[in-house]
Amino acid sequence: MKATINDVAKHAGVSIKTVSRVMNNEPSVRKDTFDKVMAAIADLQYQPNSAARNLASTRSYSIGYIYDNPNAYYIIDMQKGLLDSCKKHGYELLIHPTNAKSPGIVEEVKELVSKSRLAGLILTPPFSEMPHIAAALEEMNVDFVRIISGSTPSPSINNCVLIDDFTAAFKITNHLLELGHTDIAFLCGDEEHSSSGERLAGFKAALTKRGLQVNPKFIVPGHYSFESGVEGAKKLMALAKRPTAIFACNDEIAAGALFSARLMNIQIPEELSIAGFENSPFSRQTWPPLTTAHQPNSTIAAQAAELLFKHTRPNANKAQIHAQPVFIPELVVRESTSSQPHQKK
Amino acid sequence: MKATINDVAKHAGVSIKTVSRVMNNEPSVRKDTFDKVMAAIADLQYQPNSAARNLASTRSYSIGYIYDNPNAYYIIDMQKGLLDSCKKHGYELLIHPTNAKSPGIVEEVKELVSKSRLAGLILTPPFSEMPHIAAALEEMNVDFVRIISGSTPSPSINNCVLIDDFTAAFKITNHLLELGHTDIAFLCGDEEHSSSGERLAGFKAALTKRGLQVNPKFIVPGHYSFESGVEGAKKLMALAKRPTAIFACNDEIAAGALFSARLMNIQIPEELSIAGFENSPFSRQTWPPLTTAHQPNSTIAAQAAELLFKHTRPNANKAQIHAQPVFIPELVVRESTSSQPHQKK
DNA sequence: AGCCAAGATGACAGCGCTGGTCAAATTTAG
DNA sequence: CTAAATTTGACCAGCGCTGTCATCTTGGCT
Repeated sequence: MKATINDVAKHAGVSIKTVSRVMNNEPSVRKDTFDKVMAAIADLQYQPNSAARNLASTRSYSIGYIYDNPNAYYIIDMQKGLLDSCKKHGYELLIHPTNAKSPGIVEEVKELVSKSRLAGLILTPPFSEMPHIAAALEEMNVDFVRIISGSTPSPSINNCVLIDDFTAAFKITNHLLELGHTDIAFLCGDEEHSSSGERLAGFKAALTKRGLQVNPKFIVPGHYSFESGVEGAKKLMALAKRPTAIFACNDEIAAGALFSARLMNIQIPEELSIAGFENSPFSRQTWPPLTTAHQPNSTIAAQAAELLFKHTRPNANKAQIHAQPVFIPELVVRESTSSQPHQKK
Repeated sequence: MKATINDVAKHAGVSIKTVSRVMNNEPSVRKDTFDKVMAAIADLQYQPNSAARNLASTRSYSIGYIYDNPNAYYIIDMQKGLLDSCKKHGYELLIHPTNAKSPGIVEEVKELVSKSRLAGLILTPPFSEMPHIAAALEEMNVDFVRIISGSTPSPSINNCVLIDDFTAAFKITNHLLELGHTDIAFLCGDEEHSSSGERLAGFKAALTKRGLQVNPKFIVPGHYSFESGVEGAKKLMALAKRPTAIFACNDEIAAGALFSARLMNIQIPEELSIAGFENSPFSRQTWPPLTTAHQPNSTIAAQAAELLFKHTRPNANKAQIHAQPVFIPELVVRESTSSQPHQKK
């Protein structure tokens, strides 16, 4: 019922070892042999037994995904993308939710890698931004790919997938500017997350490019949470000079701001435009739905996994891997933003 | 560095075979030998190499979790609980998100089980309520545990974890009744989910017990979605005789109802009480926060896994497993409910 | 044609564990 | 104290695959 490597070898008229070579795309297999084997694999629908591979080989066929992110939607999307890519390459995915702030976190990661004999790791914020984690992994000689905020690929680094928060934030801000807004406020996320800083930078850059001053009162520090949005909007609306639009660092904050505004009886978007970031399901469940920036999380995850597999592949020449994909979240316009306040000031 | 079964055997002063016997809890190992081995295992922090076990043994040491639930928070919690339990027993967890409505779903599940050589499966709604899935698994002789809505354990079934939606709904309704409400409406979830039916039944039972009539106009069919809550509340508030309280089948619906009410300028909870169900993070991000019923999803998941392991354990006598835990979600009172409308009608 | 190096392929051992068989050691019962 | 039952160990094969190394081809060159 289940085809083994032996069956494939017989079917293709080659030795087991040759099939193995093909499976691991080792060099020195002639083209026609390769094709023969591939055909046999397809014929028999052969899938290598990962247990046997793990056992026999020093390397492993599972990768790990470590996360600690309160945003469940994000995690689920990531998992989906990783799983797709894993399935394609015959890898297994081990998920490992944990607490990034735990003091023994580095040890925990090390132990996970060694106990589960992982081939590599996928890191998302905040893990992807923790230098001691990266250092520990490098020391252990374990491959990993980090998904981080950034726009400019560095030639010396080949294990990152970049999300261009700067440009996306620039676009959102531009959208608001084009609607005629000039007094735009920004609700920050957690300082520790570089995404917040990048988005703020993009926001400022867009204003500056239009020749507008950045009003420091319009930049409100905060966290990636609903409550933070509620508070932030309250502060902004208490100002003598109110902004006419708010750009929140993510959808949760935006949802908080939205709710806060409604409590203060401020019509959205007639009196105040609000934009978020992430395009989480959240952004469709507010009313009005949020203008936001869409991050294709599954796709990003899949790419990250592909990149990891390039590294872990036995004959990978790591120096040759230059890919460092950059994703730019797309502007999604919904009803929470509209042109300049309709009413007179 | 990594302890093998051999090291444990030496350390305990017994043979490899005996350690193996202990690991697989085979019978005919004397108590003190057992303890000695267990001590050695603890000393060396021995973790069996699952690859080797999988390979050598006909059985397997991974379980699968199949899901298709738009509720990311729920999935994340479930995963957490399952992982905890798996770690404890040296199992691996394979997650498999998929589409329950896909026509080839039974085949897909079968293939997953055979390709990944799963020891068992955990099923949550909607999979746990699909008879053809259960039938297929039984036919394949694969163990599985279902998490379903129900309050009365059946002696003939030993692979279910029950969630007593009926009683929890009864409690929530009672809470509203005790606040003095008599005109209480119910916003249903999807008909296909038995949880919705159970909760409705609990709601009706509570009313009936108080000698109150169930007003059919106050029972609004719908779906487990924010939008459904918005619509449902709108309908209810358009009635000549409005309810003074709404019990929504889950937090998302409740959030929708809440928002709808606010749009209609109805003060919550002064003019209208709203209760949800689930205690998802969602229920804390609305304003006011929702009264709801808390489901300890992680705990439920962990228990389900424990139950599964009892079945898959090599020498398990399945007939002897009677456990069929019942969880009753706990009432959580927050600000969205209060006593009878403060103002005159 | 003849020779050689590089390239392609195969034979074989062994990864860490389980399952089986059987015999030896130990305990328990009578 | 002996027979029977129970517990333990020694030993072997083998799960499906990979790593090593030896062997066989191939093609380039004189």
